[in-house]
Amino acid sequence: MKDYSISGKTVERLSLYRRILLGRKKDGATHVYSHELAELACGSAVQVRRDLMSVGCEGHTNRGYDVPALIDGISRFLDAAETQGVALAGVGNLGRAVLAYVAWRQQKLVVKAAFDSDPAKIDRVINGCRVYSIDAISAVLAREKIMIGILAVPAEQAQEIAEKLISAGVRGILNFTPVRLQLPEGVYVENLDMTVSLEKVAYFTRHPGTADGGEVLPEN
Amino acid sequence: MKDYSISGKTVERLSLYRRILLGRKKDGATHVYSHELAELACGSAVQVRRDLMSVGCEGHTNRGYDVPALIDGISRFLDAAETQGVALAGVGNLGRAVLAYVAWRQQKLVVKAAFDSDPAKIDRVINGCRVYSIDAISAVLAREKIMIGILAVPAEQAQEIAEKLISAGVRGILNFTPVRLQLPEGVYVENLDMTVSLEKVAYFTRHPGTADGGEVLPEN
DNA sequence: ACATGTGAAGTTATTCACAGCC
DNA sequence: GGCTGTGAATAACTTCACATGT
Repeated sequence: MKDYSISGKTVERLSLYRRILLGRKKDGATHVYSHELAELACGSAVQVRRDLMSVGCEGHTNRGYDVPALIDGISRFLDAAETQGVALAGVGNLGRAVLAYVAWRQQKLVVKAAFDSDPAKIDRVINGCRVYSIDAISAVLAREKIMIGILAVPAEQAQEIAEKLISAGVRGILNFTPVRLQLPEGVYVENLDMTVSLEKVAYFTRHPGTADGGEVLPEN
Repeated sequence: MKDYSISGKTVERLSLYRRILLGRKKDGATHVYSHELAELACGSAVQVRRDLMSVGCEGHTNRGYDVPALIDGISRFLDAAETQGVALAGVGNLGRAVLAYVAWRQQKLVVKAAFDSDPAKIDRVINGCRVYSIDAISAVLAREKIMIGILAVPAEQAQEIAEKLISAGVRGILNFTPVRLQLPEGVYVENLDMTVSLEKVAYFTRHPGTADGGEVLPEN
């Protein structure tokens, strides 16, 4: 399999395409055109074709792409062979929101353990996920072979808990906190910073026309 | 003031710089070098200098940048003259997490009203923010002159509620739902899609080295 | 006629390299 | 020597234009 240098943006779009395609499939669609998928994903048709090409998916001239085959092709590229376990650190409102997202229930990613420092939460089961004490992190992550962490703790604890995740074996973190983590090289970090995003929205709402986003659909 | 075409990425970084600078200021720092700020922001020093230049901030040779002046310069660029009101749609776990986060920083952005369809939540006050019925959206947004919305409702309602926000006067949306909204041109939408981001983390955790992120600090 | 696939061109973003300054 | 500011070079990403297939 050739996964030679796929950009982060392409990975994001592929994930989005797949989710859209799963919806289309449920609606009974058997084929999609690149321009249809583009519209649903708020992108351009050429972009869709390039992304799909980059993972080896082919369409039929004049008939578009076969939906189940596409889902399969994207999944073969995005997913690991076996399901990957994920650990959640922080079971506050945000953490519970993460657990409530059933979207990835049937996916290859499963949140297998949650951690919190509040004794009242420990040993509870929320959305099918058990909450452990932070102290148990190394043991649980080793047992479940977890390499992916979601960081949803208060900002003050972010760096400390991130380090605990790393030393427990985590190699990739989805960081919901506004802190920019200082971690050893080789650890992948994706920041979902709502304060930055909100300020961006505020800025481009006040300065329309200068935005990069904002719903534009070039054609071809 | 020349705010001629600042890219979205620069706006994001400026927001981040400011937050970091506020922290440094609280720690008593009076000056920062571009390379210090770069390290804290996980970026490069040249990038920092270019970003700051683009909003007209100047540093002093050999002494770096004056912290309060920098904060001021960035704020003059990012912030509106008066505080901007924000409306939150959806007071589930995610919505409450948003209220908790944003209350934490008393910026020029204030969540002035929240909306939910659950009667049990209506008229409650959470983190200083009152919850209204969805039916009151037009009246409340007009009264508070709100143009920015945060969408944190279940996926099934996302499109519908987004349209209600728009027709109530909102021109920019921070979208936490996994739905790609189909909205009229001129409305700015920023997607914070945790499912996509988690799959991205999973992918690049499994394929290290091909990532764009992952803590690298080139120098100069 | 209309859709895919793709080299080439265009556009945007980042980094290099160095001038100027203290 | 070490820092800022910036033209020039590079890299990354997107779109154009069109060849090809049915």
